[in-house]
Amino acid sequence: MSEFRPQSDFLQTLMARGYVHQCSDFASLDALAAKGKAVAYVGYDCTAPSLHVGHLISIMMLSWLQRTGNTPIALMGGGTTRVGDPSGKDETRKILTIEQIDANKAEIRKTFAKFLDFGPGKAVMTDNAEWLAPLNYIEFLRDVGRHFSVNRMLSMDSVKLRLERENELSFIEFNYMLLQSYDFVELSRRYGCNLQMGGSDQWGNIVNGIDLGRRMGTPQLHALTCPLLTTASGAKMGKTAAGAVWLDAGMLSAYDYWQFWRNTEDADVGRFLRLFTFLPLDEIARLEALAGAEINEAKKVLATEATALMHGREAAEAAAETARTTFEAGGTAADLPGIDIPEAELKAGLGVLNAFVRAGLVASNGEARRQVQSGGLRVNDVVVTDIGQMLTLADATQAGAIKLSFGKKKHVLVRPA
RNA sequence: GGGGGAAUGUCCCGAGCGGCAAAGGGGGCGGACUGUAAAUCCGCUGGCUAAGCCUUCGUAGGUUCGAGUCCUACUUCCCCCA
Repeated sequence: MSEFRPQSDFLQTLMARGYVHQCSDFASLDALAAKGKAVAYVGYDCTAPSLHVGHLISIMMLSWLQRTGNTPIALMGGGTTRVGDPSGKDETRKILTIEQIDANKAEIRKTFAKFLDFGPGKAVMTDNAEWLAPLNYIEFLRDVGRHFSVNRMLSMDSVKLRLERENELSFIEFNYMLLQSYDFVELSRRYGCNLQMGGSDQWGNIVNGIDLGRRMGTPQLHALTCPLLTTASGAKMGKTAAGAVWLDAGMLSAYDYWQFWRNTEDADVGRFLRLFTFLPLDEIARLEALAGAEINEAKKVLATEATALMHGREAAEAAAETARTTFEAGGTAADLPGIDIPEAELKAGLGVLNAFVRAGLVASNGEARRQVQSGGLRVNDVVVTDIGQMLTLADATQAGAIKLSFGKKKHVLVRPA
């Protein structure tokens, strides 16, 4: 891969920015992309009502594909989600109902509109339920199933892992790779799709699709995978204490999203800027070179740029400003997350522990007590030392709210209502 | 069909002579140090109207003053034999 010198803007960009892990045929794909003839798809499960940061890298790849004059296809796994991809999973997936899948799908679609132009002749969005749901079992076995060797399927990593660990692998999951392979062929026929991209864990499934295409007479298909992202200290990307880092604003606010990027480890800043922003490489090189505390500037740029892509420039600037007043000026930004508490309740006095629970900062009264002991709770920036402390209207600052803080980073405003 | 094992704190792994809110990790959270970073160190990591009470060890019963621990049945998984 290192010796290959791509001619196409598409591959040049992807390689320079660190998106490329493996490719089935660099030269052939490069030729297609140089002519603007690359049509690539990435498939997305509909297992949750929002995609998370882990999906972002492949969305960026689709976007670069479009920016370099080629055609991206976002494939909703409306059909395959009914089956469940066993790759990288220790356990059988929960089977979702069709209603849940459809609801998730509708939410996920919205995300793509922010990264891709779906205008006429531009990007395509489709759903594999369209062709998978009406499949006839016997026909499918005859047309597709006969091209698959069980011997080979058993040697695939996704299957082998489960067998070695003696974990259950149900037949329905075993069929997943047939369906994904068939998707590739179907997309080739319908849209002239000739490339499938995905995380490196998808390599096996993608290559199977290429083989199936050859046997079923499609033009040559290609595979391009990106590295699976971990942070420099080895943690999985996009998982935090609170769970996944969701892309959808309804699941995770723009402010929290900005904070996620702001808290990037030093060692990851350059890599993330290349992968998750569209900033030019020389600009990134300059930011990445910042040393010591200066690197924080680079993190702010990363946070604002990444947030702008997902939530819009305005929301990103607002998040940056909120963070600035909160962290750097030591003030209280008015648009921190907040909750309303009836004025009458505050008049009567609200216990601090209860207030933190209501604000969603801690899970229970007990946790609040423990946090008081380790000095983790603050009211209007004053450390709480007495678990019996009562909050009243008199605690509201001139801004008219009481600021509750959990740790150094999480703040909620309590507003009398 | 026969024989043998296993299921533990609803994040994961995992110890547990009949006195157990249950060892130890990992992960996570808070604190200190910093730069909203990493590394390091300290603390926390069932619930409550909190020196007390309540709910937890696959499910349902039983023995016992007392059961994660013993007995019975059931469920699920694994291994060996057919």
